[in-house]
Formats: sequence, C-alpha cells, structure tokens
Amino acid sequence: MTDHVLEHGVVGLTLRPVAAAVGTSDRMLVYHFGTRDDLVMAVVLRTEERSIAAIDALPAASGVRAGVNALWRAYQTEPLASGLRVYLQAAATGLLGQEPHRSGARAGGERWVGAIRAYLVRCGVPAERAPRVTALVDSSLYGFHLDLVTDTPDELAQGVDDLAVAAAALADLSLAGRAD
Amino acid sequence: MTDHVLEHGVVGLTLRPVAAAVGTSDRMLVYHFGTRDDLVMAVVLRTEERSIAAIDALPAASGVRAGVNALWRAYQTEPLASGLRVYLQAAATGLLGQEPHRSGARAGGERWVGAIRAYLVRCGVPAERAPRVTALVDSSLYGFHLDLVTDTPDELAQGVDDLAVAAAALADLSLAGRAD
DNA sequence: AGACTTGTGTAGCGGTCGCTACAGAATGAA
DNA sequence: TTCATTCTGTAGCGACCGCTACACAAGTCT
Repeated sequence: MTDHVLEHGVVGLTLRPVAAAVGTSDRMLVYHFGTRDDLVMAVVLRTEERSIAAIDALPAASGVRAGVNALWRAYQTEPLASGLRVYLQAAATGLLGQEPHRSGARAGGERWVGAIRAYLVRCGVPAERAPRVTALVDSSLYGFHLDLVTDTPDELAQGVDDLAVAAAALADLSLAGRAD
Repeated sequence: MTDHVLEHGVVGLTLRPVAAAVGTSDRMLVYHFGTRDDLVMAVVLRTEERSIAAIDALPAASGVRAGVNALWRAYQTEPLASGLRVYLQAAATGLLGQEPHRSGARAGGERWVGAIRAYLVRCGVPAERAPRVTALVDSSLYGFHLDLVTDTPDELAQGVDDLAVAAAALADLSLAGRAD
C-alpha cells in the first residue's frame, strides 16, 4: 500500500483504488485501519521510516559542501524522492497540522532531521554547529524539491551548490571563533 | 473568491461551497471560468500577484541578515502567509506540474522570485551575487514555512536567523573575490 | 420588430466518496 | 460438538463531486 501511495501521491488517496491495487476491498481497509485518516497516517509514518533508513545508509562525503550535494542527489532518487513528495504533500495540505496526527508527525519529522544531522556530522560538520547547519539544509532541501516542478535541473543544481557553500560557511563560523 | 480560498486552502476547493461564499452558484463559476481547474489557476495567479505586491511594498532593511529576517516576518503575516500556503499546496500536490498550468505557474513563480531578489538587493546584496542568494533564501523560506505546522516558533526563529547568516556569508563571498 | 448574444436560475445526470449493515467463512477454546 | 471470536465478501447508504441540459430574462445589433 505504501508503494502505491508513494507512486500516486497522498492527496488523492481514496479507499477503493488503493484497495484494488493491493488486492482487497475498501471494506477491509476500514476494518483494519479504522478510518481513512488512520490509514493515511500509517502510510506517512512508514514513508518516514523508509526515508530515514535511506539517509542512514548514505556513505559519508568528504566535506560539508560535497555532503550537501550528495544529499540532494539522494533526494532525487528512490526511495527518498517519493518519500519527500508524500511528506511535503502531507505537510502542505495541513494534514500534519491537526491532532492527533500532529504529534506522530512531529516525532517522525524529528527523527528524519536527526538522520540528516548525523549524516552532516559524518561529513565533517562540527557537532556543536550541526543543529544549525542541519536546520538550514533540511528546510532548504524542502524548498528546492518544490521547485522541481517548475525549475530546470541546471538552475536547481546551481542553487543546491550555493546552499552547500552557505552551509559550509555556516559550519565554519564556530571554528573561526566568530559569534553568530 | 480568492479570499475564500486563501482562508480554506486550495486542495479542497469545490465549486458549490466557494460559490455559496461569494453569493452565486456553481453553475455560474463553470460558466465564467470554463472548468474547475481554470478557476483554481486563476485563484493561484491572483494569489501570486498579491504576494508579489506585498514583497514590493516591504521597506528595505539594513543588511542581508536583517533583510532575511524581515522577509520571514512578512511571510508570517497576511497576505503573504496565506498566499505562500496556497502556493505550496499547489506545488506540492503537483497541480503546478502539469500543462497548461505549468507555464503560467512558472511565469508567476519567476516574478515572485524576482520580487524577492529586488528586495534583497535593496537590503545590500551585491547585484552580481543576488541570483544565488535569492535562490537560497527563497527555497529556504519555503521549507521553514512547511515546518510551521510542527516546529515551535523559537526553533524556527533560530533557524531563519541561521539562514540569514548563511545568506550574508554567501553574499560576501564575491566581495572577498573568492570563486564559488 | 426580430434575431442573437450574453448572463442567470433550476434541476439533475453519472460518478465517486467514506463508511456501514448483514451474512457467511474460518479458527480456536470449552 | 458447540460456541465465540476473528476475518472477509456483497450490497448499499447518504452525501458530495464536476458538469450539463433547459428555460428564461436582459440587453444589442440590424
């Protein structure tokens, strides 16, 4: 089911088509998940797990700049590409903003950010500077991903590399002893 | 109608409720706009216009860092808050990704980015560096806005200020004569 | 005056939605 | 065996969806 949603998006997730895709009926989905919202949330959570695992499996790059660019390339391949798209849909449509989904989504999101932070540290970001660099990289990658639908690959590659430079600069600030 | 959509989101834009909100019938909406998709696109375009006008009306701040933070504050107040939300919904759900909407959306998005670039230049970003700084700031603000639903205001304020520092660092690179 | 384009209301079509009532099959406990 | 719990298929409910057919009013042009 998660595969099907990753392919077709979460906004148009309706019981009957997804049930047919997995060889069962809408009746069964409601029986096992209770309600459609619960089903959506289960899919979102599983999507988060897969994405986190994909980031954890990423080999460390040499340096922050290379790491950010490698992260972006990973975001454009499966399973992260579809996973991020589903997560963005859920966040943009406000599905994640209302309880009880909000708590679960926040926990999953934090683990996701944690995976990115761990990766950036592996790439050489000093630990005490990692949270701030991570916040920048994480939200920026969200934005760049949204630009995928309109911008050209060239423009995006340029933009992401600028992000990498900026992230590296931010990481260097503490090493140079400068206050923020 | 745009007001109503800005308030209720664009994902659940259905003819009858929005028609009732503006004192007409779904019959009339279809008559004037042709189809629902055309109506959605008209609303999105008008939303973009309003947002661009709001950015153009922003007073220049002293320095890149202050400018980015001021921009973020503007993004959290009307009309930019609702406008960005509608735009993000349209982008995340893939509505902007399919022709013929894609061309129009791309044009509107470029004008939006252009307004941000002009503002950043007013805040002191060197002109030759403005496109790269703008790409970073624009996409990052997208991402931070998505985090609004889960993160706390404190965390976000911290993250945006880090973005401001990074943008300033990126803007300074060319002044220092360093290659990117 | 008569034809015609433009705008508006009423009613309803075919379809999909989430969800449920009901009956039956399978399975394990007594 | 008998009973109870767990699972699954069929049918359908009421609501809403985008959209259209049709009748009719108000101009506008010839």
